[in-house]
Amino acid sequence: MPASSRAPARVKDRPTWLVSRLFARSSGLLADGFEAHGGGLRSYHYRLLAALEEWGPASQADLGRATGIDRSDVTAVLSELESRRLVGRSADPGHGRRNIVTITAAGAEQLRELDAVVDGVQERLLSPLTAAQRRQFVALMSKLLADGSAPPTG
Amino acid sequence: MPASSRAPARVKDRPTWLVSRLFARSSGLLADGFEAHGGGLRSYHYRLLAALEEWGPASQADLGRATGIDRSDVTAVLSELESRRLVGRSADPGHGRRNIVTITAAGAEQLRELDAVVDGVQERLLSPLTAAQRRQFVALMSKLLADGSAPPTG
DNA sequence: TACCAGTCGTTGGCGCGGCCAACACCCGTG
DNA sequence: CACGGGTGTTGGCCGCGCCAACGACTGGTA
Repeated sequence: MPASSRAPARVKDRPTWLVSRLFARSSGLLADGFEAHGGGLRSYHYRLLAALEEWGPASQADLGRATGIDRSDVTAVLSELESRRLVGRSADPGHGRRNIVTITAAGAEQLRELDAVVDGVQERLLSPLTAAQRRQFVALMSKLLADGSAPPTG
Repeated sequence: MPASSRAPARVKDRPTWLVSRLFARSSGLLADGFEAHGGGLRSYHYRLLAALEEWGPASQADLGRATGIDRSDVTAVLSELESRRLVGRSADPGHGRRNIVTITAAGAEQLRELDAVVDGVQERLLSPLTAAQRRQFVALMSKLLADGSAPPTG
């Protein structure tokens, strides 16, 4: 199963490689969980459902901006969610083109299931670490991401 | 530039999300570096060149196993490397179907350039961390990956 | 009022990394 | 000889992340 744990020495110890492998493991666990308990939904669906529950009904463009998902992908994924009745699309009165997307009760229910799946994956992903190490790990990643695109201090 | 730093609260603090964002940043830096100084090569090319230099001439199937890259992708990427004269393919005498792939002098030269690019990316990726924190971070990731697919101890 | 800039949803496409299936070919073994 | 297995190749699929372009629509300004 561990497809590409193998690599040349100059590759396999570099942080970028470790990040890549860790992402592979993380996304693999998520994919497994979603497949098993998510009814074939993927991370895009989860992100959009979560955004709708957190911020309430919104237009597709707003959803895209809120989640960082491209407008075109939002359209496609919402269509899938809509066909499963997890989401509703209705025209914005007073603004012809815009849609108002709402999460349905079934959607909120599905979101809770996905939340449980995602929580379980966190646990499985971090299981080799102690609680203190997990906090360290999260703190280090947060620091990398926060200061990563740091302004030129000028 | 930071496309999807945005996310619902229930998403954006989870380790799997941080890993995903960190991977996005890491692979973005690598793509930028390869585009700028790698002549349009990508990570597959780098992995294969590195494997060839580390383990010497090998068949395509062996390269695939050594790097975790699928045989079909190895074929395609080697063709690109061959057309740039970074790699040579020759028939294995005494084994009709098998090829023996060799890195050329130009390939070794290109590999050194890519090494420099990749080293630079490590530095940029980890720049927010102190040396001690970098060691911690690498150690934590290694632990996650080593024990991640741990056998059931039974 | 007429025009222009900008937004919105949608379609269609691309790239990368990672896969799988099928095929023709070749090998070693029984 | 027949067979199983490795080998290289072609072609396709998926998920995630993008981009371009279009018609429909809006708001602001001349």
